[in-house]
Amino acid sequence: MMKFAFKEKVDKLLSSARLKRTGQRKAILEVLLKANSPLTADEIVHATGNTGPNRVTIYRTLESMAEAGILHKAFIEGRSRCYEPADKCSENQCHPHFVCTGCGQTHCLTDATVPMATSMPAGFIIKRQQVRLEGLCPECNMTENKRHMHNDGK
Amino acid sequence: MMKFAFKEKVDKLLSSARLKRTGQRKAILEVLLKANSPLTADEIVHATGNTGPNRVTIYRTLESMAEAGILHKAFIEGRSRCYEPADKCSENQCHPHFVCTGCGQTHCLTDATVPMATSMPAGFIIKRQQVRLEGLCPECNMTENKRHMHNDGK
DNA sequence: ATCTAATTGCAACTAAGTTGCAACAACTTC
DNA sequence: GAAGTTGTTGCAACTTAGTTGCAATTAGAT
Repeated sequence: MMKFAFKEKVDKLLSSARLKRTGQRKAILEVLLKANSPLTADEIVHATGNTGPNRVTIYRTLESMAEAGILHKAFIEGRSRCYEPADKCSENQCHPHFVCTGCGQTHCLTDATVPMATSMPAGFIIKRQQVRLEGLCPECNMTENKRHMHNDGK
Repeated sequence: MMKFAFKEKVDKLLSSARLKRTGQRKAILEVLLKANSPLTADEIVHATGNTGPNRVTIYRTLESMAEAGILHKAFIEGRSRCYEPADKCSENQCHPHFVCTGCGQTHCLTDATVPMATSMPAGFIIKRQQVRLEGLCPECNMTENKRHMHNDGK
């Protein structure tokens, strides 16, 4: 059932961040933990519906959770900011995000490893590194290949 | 003097992008080429002054130049989009951007090398990679060190 | 049970970017 | 080199994303 453990996880995250465990915050965190890619404030507004927290609360909550370190701002192009839970990120590097140029979807590559940058100019101390990858996701890549086979056959 | 060569470079860039060589576009490109970090539309508005192109023109120009490939959108956290010339980027990777957590400044690390990501999940085809680094720039790092020496001395 | 400081929601606001449209200017053609 | 055509520009009005002040509320402390 796992439900119990999940709610507990949400509670633990909030108290570890020294944030009051309000219904609104729990709702927001739950949505983010269940999502499989970073979300914008607006997406959370829709996910929580009209019984959910107010827009402003969502903006403020995301900001305070990011400040407390339990959320990260994802490094993705787009008009609006995206947030995601900070687990699945190592100390010095968030997992890379892959944006498909075919379908536009963002995938969290939690298993991919990217070596840390080396050969920095003198004096620069790197604390964190974020990587954004662009290309074709498995589905779009497959479609591309089929298209080519067709054209070649003619 | 180099001035002549510079103007010529601007012209060449525009015609390579098949964009009309208007005064406005030249002004915008010149500002970007002279800058040593990515700029927002607003920064270009100020750099070009009130004799410069209209805000809307700047937004549109940045977008069309990015589409044509002579500018890149830089992936930096912040409310507004940043653009920079596409030279100093290799085919499959823009140079990394370093954001100092001390002073907030962004530095283009045109000389730093970051290895391309490896060990991707099956099926993902990477075309480009962008890296954002966070840490302390040489100046801020120096200040930090001095502060520590003081505290340790007590 | 009471208290207090953090949190929330509302309304009004700022910042960043977009769109429709008429005037204009760069490049083409004659 | 004048005339035409199509891309470009500026204005005004608008949308989208996020912020702020403030009064009402509530989680957690006492």
